[in-house]
Amino acid sequence: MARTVDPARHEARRLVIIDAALTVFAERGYDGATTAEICRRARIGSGTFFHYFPTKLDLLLAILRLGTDETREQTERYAGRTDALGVLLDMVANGADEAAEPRMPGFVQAVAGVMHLPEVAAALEEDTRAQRDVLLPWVRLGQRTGEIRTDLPPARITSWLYLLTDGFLGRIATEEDFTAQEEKATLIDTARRFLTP
Amino acid sequence: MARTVDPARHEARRLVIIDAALTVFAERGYDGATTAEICRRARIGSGTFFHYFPTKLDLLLAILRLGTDETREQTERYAGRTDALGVLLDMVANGADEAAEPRMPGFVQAVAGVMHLPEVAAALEEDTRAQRDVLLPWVRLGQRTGEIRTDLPPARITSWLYLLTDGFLGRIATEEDFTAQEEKATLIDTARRFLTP
DNA sequence: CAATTATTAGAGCAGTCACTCCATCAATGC
DNA sequence: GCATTGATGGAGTGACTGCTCTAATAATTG
Repeated sequence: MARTVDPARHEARRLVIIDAALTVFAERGYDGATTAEICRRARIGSGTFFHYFPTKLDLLLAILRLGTDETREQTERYAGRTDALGVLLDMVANGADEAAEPRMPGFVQAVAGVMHLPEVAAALEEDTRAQRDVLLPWVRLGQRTGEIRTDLPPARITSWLYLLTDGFLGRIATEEDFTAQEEKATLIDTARRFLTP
Repeated sequence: MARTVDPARHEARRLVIIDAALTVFAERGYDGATTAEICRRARIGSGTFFHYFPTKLDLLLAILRLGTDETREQTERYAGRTDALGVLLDMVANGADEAAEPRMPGFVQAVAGVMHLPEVAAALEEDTRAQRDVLLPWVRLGQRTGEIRTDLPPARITSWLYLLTDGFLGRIATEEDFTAQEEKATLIDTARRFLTP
């Protein structure tokens, strides 16, 4: 046998492609993004592209999975805290900051456009589930301590928090002068209004 | 000259195509919807299709314009009322009812996916503007009477109401058990929490 | 009826794009 | 050094799709 791959190099190259794809997807949507354009931005040939990802769709799914993983890793950051409402609002604030990344809103819209593909729908449901699993314990805690309203079951409260950040991204993508920076405070305030009894 | 067209017949045929397209766009997204499939559903040949709409994109834009017109017509329905908050919440409730139309969420996602096309972006901005123009007078009135918070300028309040109904549609499209029927009450309550001082 | 024009269907075309294939290169183990 | 195998680029391909073209038909007017 010869040459066992350098996994770090492989992973780095993968990330270069993913980064380029994120840009092109955000700019042109999923179908509008040609593999040729992604290759150009990543400075690779199409042969290399398909060496790393079997299909264009697999590349999209890989990006989505990356986001879901990031969501899951969020859990650790809040370990040890006891102020449920504060943690939830911090998480919402975090979402607002992510929305400030210029490619984010466009990418989310692009994904929405191919939600009819079962694989994409499944990936998004997985993301929703991850988000919910991260939020749920804090919602439950807040309901126990009375910080958070109890007229809605915890799972539905998490859905509504997702709704807020998702709608936030949509507005940023559509309205010229609706910016993450300026509206962040209102987002947090709206979340608080929603969460408190 | 011979044969002046029957405009009613023409319009009816147009609407058949639009209706078919709405279904196919909602099911498969914009790019995923082939003109052939739309023709099949509308029971017409492709020649007829392009007789009514010069391009597939024009068909999409026609649908969007129809929605914007409908938004504008809403104005009349609330003439004479003086309870600004009540009117705004009725409008939000109305949005929730529209979200219950099965094709609506999918269609909105489909449109999101092609927002990178300038014509679509323009149409959506036009829709946002129409929505805002309908809401603005009531927000102003409510702020004057003290029913509605005054810490945000009227235009931004309308953006946030749009955000809520838009996020609502997104959740319905993504989450299996997030239904317009069940969540309508929460939407109205959330809008109230947002609007009141 | 004849002339004119809108309407309709659908075969075919031109262009595009995801993906394949192959030749070359680079790195490792023996 | 040489064999082996992964990595890479890019020309080529097959399938698909938006749209055009043509020919036939239906409706209307004088």
